[in-house]
Amino acid sequence: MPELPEVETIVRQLRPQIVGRRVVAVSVHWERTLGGASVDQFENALVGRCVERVWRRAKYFVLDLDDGTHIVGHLRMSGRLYVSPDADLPYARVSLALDDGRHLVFSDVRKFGRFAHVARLDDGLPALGPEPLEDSFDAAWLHGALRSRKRALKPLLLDQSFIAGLGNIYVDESLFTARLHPLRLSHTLKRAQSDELATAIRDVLARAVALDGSSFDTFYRTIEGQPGAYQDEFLVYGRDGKPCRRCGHVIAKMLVAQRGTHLCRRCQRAPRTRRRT
DNA sequence: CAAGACTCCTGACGGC
DNA sequence: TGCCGTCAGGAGTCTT
Repeated sequence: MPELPEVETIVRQLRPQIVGRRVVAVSVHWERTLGGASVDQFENALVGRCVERVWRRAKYFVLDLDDGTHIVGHLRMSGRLYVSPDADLPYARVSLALDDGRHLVFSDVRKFGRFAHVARLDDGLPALGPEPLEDSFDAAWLHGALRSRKRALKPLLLDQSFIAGLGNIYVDESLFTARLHPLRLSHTLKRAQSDELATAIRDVLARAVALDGSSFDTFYRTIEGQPGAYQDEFLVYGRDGKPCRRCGHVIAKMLVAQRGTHLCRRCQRAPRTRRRT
């Protein structure tokens, strides 16, 4: 499932492919992908528009257009982007024909993804927390933010309005790296622990971006069609039943906030006021 | 404010 | 072999 590193990789590769290209036609095979607009509205808004900039915010990709409007997209579980001479790719939901004869294709097996046109960015992006790889995110901020809430770490870190871009994989990896239990309550962290968590989040994400993200199923591939490589460095995600790479203890899997959660119970000690372990 | 339930979707997978 | 129930999961919405 694409998170910050995967979307960042896609955006970086997409940028040189489509910046400067003009949309000459659109085809929509699943209207709900448009996020509420009709096919006619979508077509009228896009045909003739030129892509001026491609960037990322949280797990969203954004295409700025030459009339000041935007395409805001989200890959959710199974979305993929292609730049292809072929408009009809498997599970294609929306395709934009470009002026160089190629097509920007949004494909999405599970149809959870979005590829929407919006007049203003605020119409497409919800309230989002700071970007963990930017300066607005640091240990001091994180510590204050954690202490101002009273939530278990895992659901808090998954909350995009708290921190932008983390998903199930990188939260599990970051918590393990910082030796913090997913159910640990945010306001109980000592400053040193917040520091470790901030460092872990940055290090994990930066390393994953450097390796073009994680591919452990058939879903995520780069624009060039290649898998990422960070899955080879997973410490806990998907490793339940296998030995901890730090201490050898068996990696456990539990349910936290309705999400499969992987951890080492020896490295990540349960909080004293535990619910279920 | 926090947290759980529910919804959207389909392919993969386990059980029989 | 084949059918069927279950699961996975990001994020919005609704309820407790």
